Amino acid sequence: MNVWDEDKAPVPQVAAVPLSQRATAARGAPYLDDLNPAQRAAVEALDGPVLMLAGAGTGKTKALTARIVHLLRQGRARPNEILAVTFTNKAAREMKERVGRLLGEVAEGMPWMGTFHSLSAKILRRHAELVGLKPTFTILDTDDQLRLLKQLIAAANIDEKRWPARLLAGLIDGWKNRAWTPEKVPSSEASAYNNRGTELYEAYQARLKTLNAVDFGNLLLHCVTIFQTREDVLQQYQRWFRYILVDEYQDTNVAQYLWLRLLAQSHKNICCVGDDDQSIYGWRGAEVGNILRFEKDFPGAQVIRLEQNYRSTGHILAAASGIIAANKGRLGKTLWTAGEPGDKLRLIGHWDGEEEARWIGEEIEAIQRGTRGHEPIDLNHQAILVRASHQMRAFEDRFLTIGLPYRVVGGPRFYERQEIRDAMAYFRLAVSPDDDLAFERVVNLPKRGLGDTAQSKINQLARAAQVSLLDGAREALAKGVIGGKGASQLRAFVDGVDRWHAVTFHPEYDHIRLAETILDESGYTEMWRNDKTPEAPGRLDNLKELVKALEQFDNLQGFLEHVSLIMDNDTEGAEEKVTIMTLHAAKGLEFPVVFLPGWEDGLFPSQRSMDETGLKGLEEERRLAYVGITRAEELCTISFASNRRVYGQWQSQLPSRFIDELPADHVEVLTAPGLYGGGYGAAAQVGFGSSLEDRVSKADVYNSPGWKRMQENQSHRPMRQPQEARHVVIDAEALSPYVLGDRVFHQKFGYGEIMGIEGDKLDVEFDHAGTKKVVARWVIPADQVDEVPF
DNA sequence: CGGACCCGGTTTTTT
DNA sequence: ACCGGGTCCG
Repeated sequence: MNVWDEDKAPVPQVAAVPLSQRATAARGAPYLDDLNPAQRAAVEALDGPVLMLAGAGTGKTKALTARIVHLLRQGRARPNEILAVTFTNKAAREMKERVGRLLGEVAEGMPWMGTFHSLSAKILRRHAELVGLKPTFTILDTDDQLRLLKQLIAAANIDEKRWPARLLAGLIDGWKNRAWTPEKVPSSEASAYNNRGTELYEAYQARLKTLNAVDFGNLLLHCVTIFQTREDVLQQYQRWFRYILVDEYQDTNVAQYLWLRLLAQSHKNICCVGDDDQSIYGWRGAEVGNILRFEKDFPGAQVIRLEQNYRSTGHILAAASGIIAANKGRLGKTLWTAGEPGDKLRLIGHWDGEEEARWIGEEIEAIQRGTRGHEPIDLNHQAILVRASHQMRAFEDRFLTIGLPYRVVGGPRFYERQEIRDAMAYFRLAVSPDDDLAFERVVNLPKRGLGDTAQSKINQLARAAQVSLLDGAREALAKGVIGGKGASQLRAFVDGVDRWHAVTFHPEYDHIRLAETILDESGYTEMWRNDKTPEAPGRLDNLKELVKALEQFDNLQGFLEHVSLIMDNDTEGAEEKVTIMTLHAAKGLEFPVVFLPGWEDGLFPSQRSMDETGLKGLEEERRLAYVGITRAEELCTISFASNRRVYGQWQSQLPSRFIDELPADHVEVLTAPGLYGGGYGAAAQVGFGSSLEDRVSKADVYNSPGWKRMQENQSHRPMRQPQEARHVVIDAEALSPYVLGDRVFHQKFGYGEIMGIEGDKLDVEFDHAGTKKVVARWVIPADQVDEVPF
């Protein structure tokens, strides 16, 4: 396939454009001028349902923003009559900026551009009473949610050990994703959580209502409930939102789908943008079905495909297309590029994960200097994309050793950090002293001598009197049920909260000063100053940053609302760094140079994914591979290792089945220059002692095109035969060269005796290191120690 | 109340 | 291997 040959590229249909609009364009609307025909069609098809199928790197955000500008310029809607939905705050922010730029400075107004959750919160505040809430409801994050569930589980006399709260939380989230209120959970789910799932779901919802709180799922669920039960309210919004736009439609779950369908039902001016090939969030409730079904849901929908890719070179694009072609049930797109074929995608195997990290580190530095006819590419333009975050460690270790600057994207977000959440709990108490969850979090933080006993007293009193925990604490103090030093400290805490709360009503209330006062008077900053652990200074910095963030808000309330829905993690400096992140986090991003390590069956595709959802899971993994490759603009390198330490145990790994799916014409197989001869030899013999199933799948690998390709590549290359290769011979001669009782030698553990054999793994009782499970390849017969040095 | 020790789980992540 | 949570004991 010659994907970069423009002549063979399918020519998208251009929708008929009314004369009036052509006139506008001709008069020079810059936002229309630099669109390709497909993008332009997507921008100009304003009325009725439109599905914009936008492949990776085809300029979908450009089209989406141009469409918004077009709606405004054409006078179809005022800024506040357009509902534009994204998944992340980052995406919403970017879209606002881009629209603002296109419109020329007028970035304001577009109040209904935001995430599903922030828009739902906005709507829900106006109609809170319809679902039994007050408009001031608080939004709980997953941590609060979990603690609440734990309480309910304990109250229901369930052993949280056997039935973890996480499990229940997952179930409830799943039900909410499907827009099931407790009454609507189908009976097929009745056995969930030891038959008590629905019961606890109901209790949880009731408890949230009492707390005047919602979790993330409830924001959507409550909105859908209101839309479904109150025709008048729904109609009001249907009239208000004349045009609806949705980004990343392939990631919507059922609740979000209903939310959209209800709102779009009357006028059907809904434009959904997405790419079924980039649906990678099925595990958290996203339904690819939503996008696959669009034309059925909205009869007469126009489907516009954006297929010209502006990001990647021809070989990269072709390799990605080759991989994704193995998936069934796609809507189908043919990406093409008018650009250069560029370099073939590179494939390389390594002995183990450390070797892989070492090689990639060197390669990154070489590319940074400029190699093989490439201009130097700086570190900011290079990225390593991994399947699972634990893979990052090998790279961090290596890069620290060689002093290669890197940045890890992901990890806990700013607002999820412990110190931020603690501070927020204090703020929440100041704003609403009845916030019991906040009370529980900080009543003994810093330590105030209020342990379990004291807290359960407070709890009892509060429950008996049907009052908040803060009032329960007052009661406890009045009754003198709290012991000595705890009592005086509790007194100070309660008084503090009262004082802070009072300030929020003061005419000269300055929320920034108040925040500082709270953190000071509570002893919270003091606590971290006295903390000698290495992360304490960072936490104090974060607290400062938190206070600084308050400047952008008028009061604490506004800030709390904002933070409960928003993450801001973009505090990275300008220093040049390689990016390390997960494939999931990389969606929507692009880099000139991309490394995709760890392409090994079980790791990628992830075993768990395949076990849990079978073919569906495998296809999602394949889309993840597609997402990974399509992040690369110029150079994409896939690698795998033959051995990897998994949960502390060495494991033999097989190259990923996705490697065999790469179209050969677009791949160059590299041989690692290191001591290990590239590791293919190693890959060839791993697992010979494993289970029957393993051997069967191994045979498949040997017969696969990808494997043969690599063998060919090997054959005309004089490969160094290092120590490992000799072990290969030993391993290959017999399933296991050892029998019970054999004396062996291990480089790290020394001499020992084999006590058990399980496939290629041996239980060895070492003379000085105790009993360990080791891979046979790592030991040699004790009597050969002198012959085969390590 | 805090520190030492044991046990279990371990993909991906947003709001 | 490593982390978090729970338990036990000083």
